[in-house]
Amino acid sequence: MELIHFLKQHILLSPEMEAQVQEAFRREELPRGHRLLSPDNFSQKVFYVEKGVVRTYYVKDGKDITHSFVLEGSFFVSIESAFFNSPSPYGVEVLEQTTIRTIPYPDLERFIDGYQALQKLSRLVMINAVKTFSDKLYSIQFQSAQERYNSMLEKFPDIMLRVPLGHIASYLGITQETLSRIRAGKV
Amino acid sequence: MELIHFLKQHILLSPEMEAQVQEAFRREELPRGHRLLSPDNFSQKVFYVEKGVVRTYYVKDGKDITHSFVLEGSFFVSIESAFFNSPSPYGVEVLEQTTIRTIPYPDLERFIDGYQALQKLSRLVMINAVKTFSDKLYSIQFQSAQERYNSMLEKFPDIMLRVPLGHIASYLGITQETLSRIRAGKV
DNA sequence: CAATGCTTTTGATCTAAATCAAAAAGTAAC
DNA sequence: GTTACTTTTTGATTTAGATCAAAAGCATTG
Repeated sequence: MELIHFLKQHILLSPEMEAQVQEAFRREELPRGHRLLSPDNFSQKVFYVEKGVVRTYYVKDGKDITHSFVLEGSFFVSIESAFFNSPSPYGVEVLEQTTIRTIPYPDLERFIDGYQALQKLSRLVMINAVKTFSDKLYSIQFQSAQERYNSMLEKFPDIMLRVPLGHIASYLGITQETLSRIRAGKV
Repeated sequence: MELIHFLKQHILLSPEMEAQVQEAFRREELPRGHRLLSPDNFSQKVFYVEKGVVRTYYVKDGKDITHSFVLEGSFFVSIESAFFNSPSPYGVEVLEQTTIRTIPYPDLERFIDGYQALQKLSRLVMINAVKTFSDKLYSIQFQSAQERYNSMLEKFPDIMLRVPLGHIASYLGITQETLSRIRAGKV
């Protein structure tokens, strides 16, 4: 979903504000496999995915572990870097031909401060981020591999078809072999 | 830390604003063991802990599992209820004699909307909430029981001394027995 | 200081999922 | 088609941590 369209769903956008948004958020077309950020980055950029999917990942003991999937219509930011000025362990990889919009966080903050409506929207986006983390934490801490797989199938059926098995497995916190067995019903 | 003191650390507070805050946030003194919210609540209240500790917990298969500790100087809100109007599975229990301040979320939101400075502060609080979840998710997903115990010792040494072992164990996502063994170095 | 009721530790056994290794199935390129 | 390469599945074995059960510590109260 186009950024402007997303914004209009939530707030009233004046023509000059719309122009400012279009100007401030740079648009980029990226091919599958492109690395937007590498692990241990220091990026202050805020990303909005207009089309496609990207994943954030972490490297632990030489293994690549998916931390989150960011689907079209959502924002992503390197929390550690943008908000806390420290390095972020998470890299970002494009999984399909993807269109993103980017803006440096300081610019975005100044932007938000200028508009009452944007403040409410930014609160909404943050609330959703908190909810997403809270839900995922719940699923990792309280659910078995099987249960996690089932609820992911239910909540994000499309992701399951769009990305390789290995990424889904590490996202669920299990190995690819275990996921394969769960799918085959051999558990 | 008193709420007003906390606010003054971050923003400039006019006398009338201070009066409004004192008025809007009700103060409550609660004894150890008091249940602030029960699991499956529908509370829209926002809590600020001035003194003491509370924990949020979840009941799964008859077992009580600690979801988070809220120390003095931080906020807590039932995300599901306040933000999404749905029941929240998390209960809240007071672990020590505690002083809290509460305000209904809708009131707080109206309050925030009225003051530029509060908007920035609320963003800050939300950012911290996201970071907290993100860190805990990381620790549960990528660290062993031993590693999780070590980093908790490092990050929240005081909590370890203030709350019963069982709560810490379930917070770390392990059993009390395992935690006991880790502490004894028998792993 | 018993007696009662917690909390923590210790021990023995079990299990979900990881690891290691290799086969099978897909996909693309020639 | 054959070859090369990637992704997924299957099988055997290991392991971190859970579960079950009981003992040991520690407070509190009469």
